[in-house]
Amino acid sequence: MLKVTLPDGKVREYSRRVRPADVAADIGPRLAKAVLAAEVDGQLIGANQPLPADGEITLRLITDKDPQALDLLRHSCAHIMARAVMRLFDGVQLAFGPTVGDGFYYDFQMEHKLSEEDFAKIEAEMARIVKEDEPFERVEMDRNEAVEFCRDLNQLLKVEHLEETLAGERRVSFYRQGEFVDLCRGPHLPSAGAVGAFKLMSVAGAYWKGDASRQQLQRLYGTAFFQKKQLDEHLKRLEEAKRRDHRLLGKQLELFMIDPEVGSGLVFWLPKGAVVRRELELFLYDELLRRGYQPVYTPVIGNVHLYETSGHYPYYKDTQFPPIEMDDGDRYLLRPMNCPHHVKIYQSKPRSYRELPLRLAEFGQVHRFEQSGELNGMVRVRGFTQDDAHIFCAEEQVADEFRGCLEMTQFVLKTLGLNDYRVRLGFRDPAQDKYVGDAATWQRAEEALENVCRGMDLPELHIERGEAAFYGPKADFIVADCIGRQWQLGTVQLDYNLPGPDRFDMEYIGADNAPHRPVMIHRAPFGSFERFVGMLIEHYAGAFPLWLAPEQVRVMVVSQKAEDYGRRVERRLAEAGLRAGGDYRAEKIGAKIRDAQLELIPYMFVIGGREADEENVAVRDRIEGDLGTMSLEAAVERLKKEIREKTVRSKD
RNA sequence: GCUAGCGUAGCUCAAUCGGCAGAGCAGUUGAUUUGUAAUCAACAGGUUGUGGGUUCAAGUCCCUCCGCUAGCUCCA
Repeated sequence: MLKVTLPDGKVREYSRRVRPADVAADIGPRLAKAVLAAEVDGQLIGANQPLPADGEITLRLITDKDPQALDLLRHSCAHIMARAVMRLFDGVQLAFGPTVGDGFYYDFQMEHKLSEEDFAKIEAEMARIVKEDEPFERVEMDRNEAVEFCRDLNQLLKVEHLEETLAGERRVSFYRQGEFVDLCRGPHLPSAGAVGAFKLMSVAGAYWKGDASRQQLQRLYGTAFFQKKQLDEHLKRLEEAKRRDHRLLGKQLELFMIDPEVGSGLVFWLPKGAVVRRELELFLYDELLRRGYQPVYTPVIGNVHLYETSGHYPYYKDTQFPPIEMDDGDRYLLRPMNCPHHVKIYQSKPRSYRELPLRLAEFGQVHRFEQSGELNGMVRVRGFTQDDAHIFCAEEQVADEFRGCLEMTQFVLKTLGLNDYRVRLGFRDPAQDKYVGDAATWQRAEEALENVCRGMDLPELHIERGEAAFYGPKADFIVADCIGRQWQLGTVQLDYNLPGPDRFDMEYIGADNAPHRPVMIHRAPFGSFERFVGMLIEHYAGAFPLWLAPEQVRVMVVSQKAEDYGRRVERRLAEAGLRAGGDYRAEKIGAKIRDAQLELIPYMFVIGGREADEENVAVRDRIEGDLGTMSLEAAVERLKKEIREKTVRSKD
């Protein structure tokens, strides 16, 4: 006798052996048709997998309304795609085919080089499979038997997987659909027909088991939905992301450039982009001073020896510009981070406990030789400027200091209208050996960090093992922009190791007149100006809030007769500290407005004979349109207020 | 770095089977003097990313290098 408890609390009892599909059929014919899978005591199984013969279970039937259903659909669609590829090409070896973020992929090893030209053919074959609507049939067998089975199918990657990763399993499952069989944990849709809409997205290389030393496979990406309409919406979102691409907007709006002759990944801030950056720098600077930081400036290169001491050089040798070798044998490294220089300032004289916490801040330019394939506009570059600071404090000050750093980051994000973020605690993965320092120190640091964070009401705080820096645990802010894409930006890192005896061997004299070791905190609310501004361009779709806008107001004259008054208005705006431009071309006013709108200039002051007579301006807002006529002084005040308050406004 | 794709005017793109490199926007000049998202006209703009090869003939086909894009690996 099986007792099944449904989510509404109702209980059903069965003396015969049933499947979730049977339970659904009991409840009603509509549900019987709609059921795709089930959650049994929290575990996902297929609709046609048998339930236990007796005992008590809770059962939740899954239909296309459930969030998990989409993953199920996409996983099945990955099988459908693999089946189509195997029908079309010879000698296909299957690797893995999971779901990811907004779709799925399948990795293949095969002779034929897949390209986008093959997509139509593959999609047509997939459509045929979906139409045939054959069931996904689960087949279980012993692992040993499975090895032979895969060998017979000539699926050697699967054989390897069974013999290595799955060596500990006794039984494994396959899913069969017509002539197609694939080693797979499942579950799957009852049959292929539920796949309403799908599309192949791209083809790329991927390493077998994610290991760059192993062979490279061909990865085919696709996405799928229950309905065509949902697929169309998804494609529209991708278009929207493309429209916001900071590389295109950066070029269009003349914010930054990269010149291949100068070097890949080296950013030029053009005058308009430089305004955005400078405003952000001033904003941070103010905030740093308010919070007791002391700005410093340090060299952008340093003796390699320094980075050997810090441990950075050996750890990151491959991703640094190689050292500059001098005739006398000295070797200098383009600095890949700022901390060693700040440590040197700390060590430039004996320190007393009275000086702590010592907070040294620098917008420090650093260089890292990222692999060419990693470079991406402003968000992944080889030279960038961190909004960096290092806090040297006594152990008992760590909690307060760390909290202060997190609060500053929260304040900065809030000011910019970035309200959707989560905090990830990156801890050490004890199984890896890429860390410096002993286990006890790490434990102490991780506990201190976690305690601070738990006491702070940080959104979606979660721990990830293996995400720590090599010298200590950290808290990263992962920010979602207005269309939901996630960016890892600000970071606060706790460091008991660099000050330690094996590294810089730092100390201060305590109240007890004995030497003590300080603790270091590394922190950067933006991360880097390049990456942060790249993200901001996409977040705002190039339309910056007034306080950041390169050109805040454009004065435009209805006819050239009003030019004199227009230029007076422009001068008055400049006097008031506003960034104003003027348009005195022999164009119609409509054309000037259009150009200013396309340049995303927040305000337009339209000026003709009527305004000139009364010292007025007709104000047009980029978002709201015509705001009517007001006195020049009232308009100036209105803009100054918006700047002072750093108001973030958007069209949507 | 690896796999695949792409590279034509400042920008967006065209050029059939290998057969005279072209358009719109931007720019310059001239006309027009305009009231809330494009006034009209003329002019100018190119070693088709680089170097080589095949061919009577290469933007187009082949090879090399450079760069870009997507993904993989990496990210102090």
